[in-house]
Amino acid sequence: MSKKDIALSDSQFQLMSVLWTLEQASVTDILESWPSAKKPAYTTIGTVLSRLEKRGLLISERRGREKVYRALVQESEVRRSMVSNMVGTLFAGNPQALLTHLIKETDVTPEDLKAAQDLLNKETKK
Amino acid sequence: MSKKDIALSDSQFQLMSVLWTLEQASVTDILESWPSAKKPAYTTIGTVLSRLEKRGLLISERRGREKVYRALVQESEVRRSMVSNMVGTLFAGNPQALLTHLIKETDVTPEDLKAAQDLLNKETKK
DNA sequence: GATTATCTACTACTACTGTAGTAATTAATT
DNA sequence: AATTAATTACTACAGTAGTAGTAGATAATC
Repeated sequence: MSKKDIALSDSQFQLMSVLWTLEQASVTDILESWPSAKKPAYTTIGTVLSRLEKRGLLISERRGREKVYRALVQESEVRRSMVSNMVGTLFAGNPQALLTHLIKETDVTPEDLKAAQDLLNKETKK
Repeated sequence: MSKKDIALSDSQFQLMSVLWTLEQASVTDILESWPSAKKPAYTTIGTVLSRLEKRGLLISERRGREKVYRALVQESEVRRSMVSNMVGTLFAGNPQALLTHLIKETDVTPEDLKAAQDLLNKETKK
């Protein structure tokens, strides 16, 4: 099993993304690896980290005077949870409806579908 | 075009869903058509409606002593916006990645894909 | 050891959401 | 017209999130 309902806000997800990449990071590390130009304040990162830790989504370990954080949930888990939640509310729990939506509204091409099908075959076979 | 970023919370979406179905409804109407057993308080619905109106997502019209509400955004618009936003943050803006996710993590079957493909062909043809 | 630089903890404040109560308004009924 | 019932407007309050400042702790350097 694992955590049930892991909903992250955009900023929280962004922070977690950095953490997933670094596997292990202090506030400074995170700030250095921040993907976009507009970096948040040092303390902002600290605050968000504390809150996520309080929620049990990561842990910290003291190392000298700084703290090193590590994620306790994987990106895949979060994605699964959030997509599943969205399918639940927006598509009446029917993932197929989301599939249809993707085809109609986004630029998913026939080739993408073909590739997906191949992937599915491989998955099924093994 | 239309509204850009329409993010609705679960409860807001649930309320809007009723409105989309009824097309036009008073608080009482909404309460009567509430889908789940656990109905919110009359005033709760009123509050949420006011807030949504303030955001420009619906309008109200006085009719006698009650107000009748009507949605100003369509369900499809909201879905498009929210899925697109999720693809942006969770799948690096790549809808194909979401497709792959659906296949790996949910119960999208080969038949579903086939059906989707047919649909896509029809869409492309016309 | 004293000074300085670096971190974290704590506090703050705004905005939004979930949820609903109370007051005020307005219409229906007697 | 007075009373009652229905409906909305306003207020409230807790919880989460975004954002960051300040104070206090801690370690590095002179």
